[in-house]
Order: sequence, then structure tokens, then C-alpha cells
Amino acid sequence: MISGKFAITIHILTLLNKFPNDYLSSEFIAGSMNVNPVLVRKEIANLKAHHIVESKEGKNGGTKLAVNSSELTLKEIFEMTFETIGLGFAKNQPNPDCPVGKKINQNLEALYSEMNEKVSAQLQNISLEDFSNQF
Amino acid sequence: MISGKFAITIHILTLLNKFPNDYLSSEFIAGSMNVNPVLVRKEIANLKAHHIVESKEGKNGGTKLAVNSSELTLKEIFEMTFETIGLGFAKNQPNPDCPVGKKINQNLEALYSEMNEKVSAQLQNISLEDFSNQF
DNA sequence: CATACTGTAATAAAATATGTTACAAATTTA
DNA sequence: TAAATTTGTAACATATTTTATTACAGTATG
Repeated sequence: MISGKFAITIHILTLLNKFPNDYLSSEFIAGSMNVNPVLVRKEIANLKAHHIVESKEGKNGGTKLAVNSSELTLKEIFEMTFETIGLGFAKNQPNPDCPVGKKINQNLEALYSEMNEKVSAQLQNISLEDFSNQF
Repeated sequence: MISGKFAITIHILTLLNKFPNDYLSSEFIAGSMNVNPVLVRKEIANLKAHHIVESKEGKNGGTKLAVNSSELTLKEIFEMTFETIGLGFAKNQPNPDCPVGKKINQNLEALYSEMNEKVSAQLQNISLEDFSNQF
């Protein structure tokens, strides 16, 4: 299972980019993706914490982009919503008396770290504007 | 949340590679990773279906590698346990009347597809033997 | 024939993700 | 200034997925 944070966040940002002059309400945004408005507001809270969007409370309030979409890369969005990708770790404490158990997580970590570098390199080349222009 | 299938499978294979002449029991393997033996047997069933291991029922039975560990790549293991990586999709049917909602999953799919190519390229360069030699 | 395994199904428990309700606080507009 | 609308957030409920457990038939070994 993968949390939908990245997908929700990029959807929000794409919409905001399509209406750069409007404050969009969480209800409007939620209507485009068919999720609960509270979920949208939670991701917006995260975006606000990273100064990517600004929002206005009260009537006719909502959220708009606070950065230039050509300067925001998918890598940054990835880092705000996923810490890292990977293929999972040994969940329970593996047996420390077994040479494999003792080092498995460390070796997986090294493997995934390299994966993240590749993925980050890819995502860094795509701006929100690029992504948004596909629609 | 990420299913631990890859981590469990590579752990199993590393152990099998360390004891190439023995049939290891699911209980022994489970002991190294501290999970339930039934989980191990399920992943072994998957490996058997791909002809990566062979197993022997009955007393003193167990599982051993059926391929040369220098010829099995992590890419193959990845493909047996994860179909693909990605950062999630819009889960509910997005609004088809919204230009963004209509195409979001398609565009995410394209993005993730490229991610998978990068990751596969990396994993293809690492054999089970390489991975195993780190322990 | 007793023992120790695999194979597999069925079910239970735990973890995580998503949805819902509720409401205080803020801001607009009439 | 009062009504309406929207954010922000907490608390809780539901759904989904993952992991664990139990059970037992079938199979090989000695």
C-alpha cells in the first residue's frame, strides 16, 4: 500500500497552476479528485509549511501558488510527501546472531539509497509547469 | 505502507545462497528474519513458481537455490515481488469533467514508468551473488 | 510408523490509509 | 454588525492492506 500523498499533492498543485489568479477552495479541489476536502486541507497544510502555497481564511478564501511553477521541481514535491522510495525493510528485528539478519537492513538501505538518487535525478528535471502543461 | 515481499524474498535468497548445499527449512529461515514461517513459505511458493528455488517436502525437507546466484539479478527479484514502483495514484475515480482529473492517472503512469526504467537499470546490474557477498 | 517437513486455506490481529463529523477562528459582504 | 463561507485542526470511524496464527492434509525420512 502506498499513501496517496504525492498524487494528491501534485493534483492540487496542478490545479493551482491552472488558475494562478484565484484562491481555490479545498472543496473545489476535492471535487476534481473526488476525495474528502479535509484530506486536501491536510496536504495544503504541508505545502504551506514548505511555503509552496499561501492560503486565505474566511469567505472567498482558499489557496494559491506562492512560487513560480517553472522553478518548483517534482523532486521537491516528492521530498515533501515521501521521504524516500524503497522496496521495504525487514520489519521485525531480525536475528542479530545471524550474519544475514544482522546486516540485511543496512544493505537494503544502501541499495535504496542509490535508487533514490536515480529517481531524484529524474524528478529534478521536471518542473510543476512541465507537468502541468501535459493537461 | 509497503509490503515486505521484496525484503523477505531477498533475505530468503541470501540465506539459500550462503548454504548452497543444504535444504533450509522455512522455520530456520523465519528464525533469521523473525517472521512467521508461513510468510516464508508463501514467498517460497512464489520463487518456486518462477523456478528460482526447488524444495523438498517431508522430513529433512526444505528449500535450496535452483539457479546460479551470479546469474540472478535483483531486477528479476524485484519483478517477482513488486510489479512496479511508484508514488501512488488518484484512488477514487477523479472527476472526468475536469481536465486535470481526467488525465491525472495517465500522466502519473507515464512518470512512474520512467522511474521504473531507471530503477530496473540499476537492479539489473546487481546479482544475488553480489548482494550476498556484502554479508 | 513416528517424526518433521511442505503446502495451503481460513481466520485473526495489527497497522495504515482514508473518510467523516464537528467546530473554533477568520474574513468577506451585505 | 450579522450572516455566510472558508480554513485549520482534532477526534473519531471505516476501509484496506499487511502480517500473524492456527490447523491440517500430504510427503519424505529413517
